[in-house]
Amino acid sequence: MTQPKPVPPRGDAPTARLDLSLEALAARILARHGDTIRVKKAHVATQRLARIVDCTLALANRVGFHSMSLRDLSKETGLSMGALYAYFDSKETLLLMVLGTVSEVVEEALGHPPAELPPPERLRWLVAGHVALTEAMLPWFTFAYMQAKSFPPEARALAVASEQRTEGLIAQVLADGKAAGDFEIADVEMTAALLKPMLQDWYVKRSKYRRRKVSPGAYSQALMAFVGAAIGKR
Amino acid sequence: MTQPKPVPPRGDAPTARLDLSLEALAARILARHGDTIRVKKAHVATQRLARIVDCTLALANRVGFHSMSLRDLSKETGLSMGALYAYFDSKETLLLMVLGTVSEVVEEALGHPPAELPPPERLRWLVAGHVALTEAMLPWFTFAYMQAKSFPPEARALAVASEQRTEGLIAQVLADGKAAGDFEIADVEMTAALLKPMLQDWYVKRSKYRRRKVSPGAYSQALMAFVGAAIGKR
DNA sequence: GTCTATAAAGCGAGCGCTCGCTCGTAAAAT
DNA sequence: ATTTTACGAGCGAGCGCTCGCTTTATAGAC
Repeated sequence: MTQPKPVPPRGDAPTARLDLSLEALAARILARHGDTIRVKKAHVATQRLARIVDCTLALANRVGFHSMSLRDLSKETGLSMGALYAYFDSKETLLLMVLGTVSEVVEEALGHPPAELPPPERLRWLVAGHVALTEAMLPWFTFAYMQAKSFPPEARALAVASEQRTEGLIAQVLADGKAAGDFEIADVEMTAALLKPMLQDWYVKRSKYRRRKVSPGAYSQALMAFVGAAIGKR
Repeated sequence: MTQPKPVPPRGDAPTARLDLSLEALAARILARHGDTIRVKKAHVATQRLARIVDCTLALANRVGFHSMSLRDLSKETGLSMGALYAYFDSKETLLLMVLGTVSEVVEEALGHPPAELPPPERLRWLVAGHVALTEAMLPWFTFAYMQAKSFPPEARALAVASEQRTEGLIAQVLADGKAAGDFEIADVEMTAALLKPMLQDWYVKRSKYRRRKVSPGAYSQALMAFVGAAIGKR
């Protein structure tokens, strides 16, 4: 019943295979942190977790996670202080619930690019997938990016690892394309390093692109055109 | 005496004309916030401000500005709580001292690209200048970038404005180059938007590039090569 | 259906602590 | 002698977190 209802696969898009609804993501959290969550009935826990995380993202993205007090969160969720602490044993655990979900989903969505595609197509798959994923889980990614900088070692490590993973995936495709003669790249690592911040810009400066009325599709298309020209895609 | 000692201009580099030493930057702060600083003797004020800002950047870049307590700062600077409050009237003012200095220096260093240079050279001037400036004032820029996200309206506005300014400068050069037939650019605004995060990556992810032993010069060169290929510089 | 025993979930005042900030006083400089 | 600077204990407020208690949901007996 708390199982994420399967979404019919649409094409090959990395996000189409996954259920990224708030409830499904809350169910993931319950699965990963079930041992520290004191609430026993799964459907209750999932429902409350969804609300807790939703409010956490909203509040933290407005004033910062550190500045968000648990009393604020209590007011926003409608749950008492005591009730909140039935779902996590410390504020840091709440932080890890969000960060863990993000890196888990990143791995599932982008971790295995379709090997049958030629490198140029695979690069497009990766770029479009990254934009689509961060668009679908926008508050999660802005949270992870903004908060992970100055926070406890464990949380920080999680964020850094996830980021390196994506850059590694990009580098792999670039290397394959270079070997196959599809790309002209002097330094694969450096090129991947330059690509990453442009991908991140989509969610880090989301408000800017909203103001300029740039759609997700338009962004990934512009980005691909820019990168394609830079690495001499034929 | 507190006047920044002039540095002999080296070539045309935007940073060469400016004194970016800690003392000179502290003198700027004194000039801008002289009315709220209760210490009267300029040389004392400048000296202490330099120490205060230096420690603030070190502490805040480690644990975040919000998490840095003024007791921490007191211990680190060797000044008492009371003494600290002779140099700023609130923690937010301390924040604005740093952010204000950054945007002031950005404007002076990059605000007037040499019009006599042809657009491709002017773009190189901007890119190299941005990298050199952020390298020279690394802790200031990481501070501004990381802290300005989730902070009081005034501070936030300052950071956003400064960022838009730089992007605008880039867009201007790109537009000039497109008009002159130097560049092939479909959407100037979008291209400038894509360039900015790559420039910022240099200081936002500085530790990554340090680990990979990438020098400032190597970065701006790689970036220019990438961008040059992308916008069809001839 | 109604009653009732037990478990599950929620409540919120209060604990110990740290925060930004103040102010009466001491030390240093002139 | 007077001004300038530095000191640091102390203030009220707000923090993360706890715990004794109440309310709500559930299940078996009749």
